[in-house]
Amino acid sequence: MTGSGDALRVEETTSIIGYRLRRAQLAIFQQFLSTFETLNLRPAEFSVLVLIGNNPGRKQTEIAEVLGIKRANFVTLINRLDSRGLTERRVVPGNRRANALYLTPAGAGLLEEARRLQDAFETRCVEKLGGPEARDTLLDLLEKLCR
Amino acid sequence: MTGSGDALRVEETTSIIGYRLRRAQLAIFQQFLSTFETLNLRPAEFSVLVLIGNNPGRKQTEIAEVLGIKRANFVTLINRLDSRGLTERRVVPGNRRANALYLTPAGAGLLEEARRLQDAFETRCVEKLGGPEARDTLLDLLEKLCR
DNA sequence: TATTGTTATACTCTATAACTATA
DNA sequence: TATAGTTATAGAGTATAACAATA
Repeated sequence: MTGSGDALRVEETTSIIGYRLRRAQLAIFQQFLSTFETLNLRPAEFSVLVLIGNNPGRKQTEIAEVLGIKRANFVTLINRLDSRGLTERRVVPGNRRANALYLTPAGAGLLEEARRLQDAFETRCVEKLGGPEARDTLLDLLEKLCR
Repeated sequence: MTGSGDALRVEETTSIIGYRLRRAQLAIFQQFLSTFETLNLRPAEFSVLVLIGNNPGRKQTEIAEVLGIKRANFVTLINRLDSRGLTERRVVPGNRRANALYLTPAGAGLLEEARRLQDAFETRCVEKLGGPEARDTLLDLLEKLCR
């Protein structure tokens, strides 16, 4: 027996903006994860590939900082991408401290595939929201919350 | 010297719904944390207090499940609230397996204070968004994303 | 002295398996 | 056999301190 089974009062908790935001974010992350499962790419890894693809030759610290990742933690992430042969560290001429990051051909290829999945994923999200205007509204509101 | 300092191309990454959602959620969580710092209450702990306050006498498993917390992890959380004298586990008459959860007077007092902070916090969020209609729009869009 | 990458470490959150006591 | 709570443990994600090499 499972008890009387009365529903719990959750309204007050669930009406909180932060709570709803968190739940939505978790849901989207789950959807993202299952979309990118076949490529074995996590959200942060995808972001890193996109960023390196758009900005080849940048230092680890620069890429990490833009994404809000501590440079100490970025090492593990980029190590994994490197060992999968997706990215490459090259010496910066004139600054032997820094590593310049590049995509390998394999990395560029995987990124292309990932972009296709991402486009489809984004399209599905826009559909769920009710169209491009609704999406713009959402992004605008999210932006405002960050201030 | 800090290098030539050209800006990185981040548009493509930052236009992604999931990415923006994550950033907004992190920002709100940070704001929430600093708001509740004085009470030493984390988001999940606040939710638990609210839920117990609204549903006194419920089992641990019920409270945990509603919040999406595994019952194994809920033990640590409720232990902390218990040891702070905010909540109380009582034996359920007729079911000696279960713990019924209640707020102590201290817990109820802290919750009252927390609600005041929460109300002020929510009001500030609504202001940032541009009014109650904007808030409703945001909650509606977040809801749609979860489907 | 500051920058860059790295290692080590710790803390939170989350997830699973297995145990106990009860039903 | 199922339920409720608990313990132990492991994996992510994130945070800080400290070190080596370089500037």
